Amino acid sequence: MTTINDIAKLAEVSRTTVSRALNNSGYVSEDARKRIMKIVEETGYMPSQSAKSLRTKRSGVIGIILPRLSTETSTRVVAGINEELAKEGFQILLTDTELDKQKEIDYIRLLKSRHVDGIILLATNVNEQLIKAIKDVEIPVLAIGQELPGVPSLVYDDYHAAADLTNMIIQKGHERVAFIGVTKEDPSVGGLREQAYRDKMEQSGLEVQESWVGEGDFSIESGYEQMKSILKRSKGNEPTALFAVTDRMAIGAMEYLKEQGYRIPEDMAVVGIGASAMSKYVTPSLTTIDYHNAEAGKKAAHLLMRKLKNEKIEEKFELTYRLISRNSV
Amino acid sequence: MTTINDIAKLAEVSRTTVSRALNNSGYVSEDARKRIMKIVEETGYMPSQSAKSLRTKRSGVIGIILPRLSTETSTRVVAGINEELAKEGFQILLTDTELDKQKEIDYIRLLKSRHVDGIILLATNVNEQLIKAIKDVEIPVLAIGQELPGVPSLVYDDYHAAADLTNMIIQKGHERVAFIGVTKEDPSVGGLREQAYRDKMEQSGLEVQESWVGEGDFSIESGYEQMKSILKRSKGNEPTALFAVTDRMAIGAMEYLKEQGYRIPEDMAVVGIGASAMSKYVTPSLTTIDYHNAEAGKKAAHLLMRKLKNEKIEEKFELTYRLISRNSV
DNA sequence: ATGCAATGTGTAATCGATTACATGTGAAAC
DNA sequence: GTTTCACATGTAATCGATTACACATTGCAT
Repeated sequence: MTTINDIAKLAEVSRTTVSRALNNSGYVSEDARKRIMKIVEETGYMPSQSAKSLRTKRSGVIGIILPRLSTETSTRVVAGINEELAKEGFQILLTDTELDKQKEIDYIRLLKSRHVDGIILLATNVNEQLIKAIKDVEIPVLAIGQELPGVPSLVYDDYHAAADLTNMIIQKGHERVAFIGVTKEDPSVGGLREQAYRDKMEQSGLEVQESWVGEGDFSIESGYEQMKSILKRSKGNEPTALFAVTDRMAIGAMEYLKEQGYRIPEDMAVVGIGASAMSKYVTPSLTTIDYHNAEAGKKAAHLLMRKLKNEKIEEKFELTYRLISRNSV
Repeated sequence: MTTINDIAKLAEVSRTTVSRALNNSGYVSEDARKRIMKIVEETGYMPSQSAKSLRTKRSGVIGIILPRLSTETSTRVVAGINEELAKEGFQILLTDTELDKQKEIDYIRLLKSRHVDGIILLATNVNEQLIKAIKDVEIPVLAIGQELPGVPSLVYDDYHAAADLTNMIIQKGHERVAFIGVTKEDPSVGGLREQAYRDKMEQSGLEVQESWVGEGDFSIESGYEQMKSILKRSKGNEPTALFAVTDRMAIGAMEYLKEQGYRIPEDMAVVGIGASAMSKYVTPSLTTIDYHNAEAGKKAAHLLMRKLKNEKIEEKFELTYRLISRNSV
């Protein structure tokens, strides 16, 4: 392993000068600079980031905490973050909480010990300890997907997106709309989306039968199962449309409906949220909402970079969404 | 930021003893240990990884280099790697080459400067400089998906998987089988899979018309376009089946076929490779090959961990695959 | 001729950990 | 009563960079 001292010796200067040449700080003569660069080229020398960050307290690494690595949403956000960070020469340190609340907190501390310059948190649940942990680390943290008090947050406009979808279903003439949600511990996906559904139904003078409402766990299978039990529960009083809060659950539900011989959308209209790649290629293609996840990631990275440069950034950003009308409604 | 010195002072011992207590090395009295642990708890102290790894030359971080972050294959592999590494307390430093050969090499060097303990490379192309770069870094590197000379590699059995698929199509009675591949710069996906297709066609006494063969770029759109031009080129001599080397291209092709009123599989059978989530939910569901990507990731992580413990590991591992017969054939 | 600013380089402290080595106990072995 | 050894702790060097400070040289304005 070649170090800065080796380079200094070979170029016949002190390591101070080498450091200056490499970082473009202070004065270095053209002559010395050339000699140093030549040696650096030849040896393939790369400064030790550990030494560097021990001294400078910055690492060029951003930590990302996400709930599940293998979901399309996460991946797209990470891809967006990466694209933006790569421009500034930053790398990503990934951690996956597997939906475990405690890990969410542990990883914040762990990332700090690894001297990351900032943290982007794809939050799922919101609780006191999490907020406290974020306060304690003293490094910039940015949340995506949930609004965390006191933490700059990028949030999807879950309420209006879900409201738009519900209204759209109602406008198509449906009066009996079923709903598959997720746990309320996830305030955005579980809370806001259901609230919007219930509000819009009520505002249109429509009643929500509790037998039409199910709770899944984000998986395709849970969509399938929930659809099954909704239909079972509501015999003689069946809904004519389904609003599932994620594409995956919507697709699971469609699968069950197709098995049972329902025609979509004639017998049952279906909508989801997320604009998953799949949504475009299932039959019929699924009406859904595009949250522009990659854009969100880019925006998050960009904001974090600004924060690292000590620029003031706002506390809350609402992201845009787009309703994609396809053939399932 | 609390350091080991702060802890030492508070616990009224030297920092040596603190270090020993935390790392379970050397002798520490029960009394001192308790005092130290108590302070550590109270302060939430975490050792600086930069200092630690500067001194010990290990970081508890594994670097991953992948061609595209936003593909299902990559994500599954990374999820598998992460699952296994998390058990040992390792983190993942992610880099994305965006299919750029130079970046593949740059990142190897960069990861070294970040003191990663090992590198897992999801390789796409194979070339001299890459091999040389790997030799030069002196840290354990493990490749997935391509066989790199001199580098422990986990490889999918592309040849036999593609051979099985081709045979299966032929057994169903098809004699005119079209093919959508990718660039040969990717020896596994572009080279082996096509070779197997051509070999098996020949061994069955079937001729491959070059008008039936197209080259896409992994994207759904390219599958669509290639299918279009294959049909255009082979008017009057149309194939009755298509073998696309990835699910995404197969799905793109299906999309075009459906638009044109082809019935699948009656007018045209279609197969892909990859067992993407989508493949199960398109209509008709797609016959494909499951490469057990998450397993591959776990295995890779496991092997790398063994290598870090200086155990001998074999040079080459063949991964298993499974043909999933569905309704598109 | 003198002073001052700009330029160029080096010395040595520093970041926060680990660890080789030295030192000091008390108890058991001879 | 000395030797030996296991246990416990501390001193100080070390990892590889950055950077405050000091010093030397040069050119230019006064």
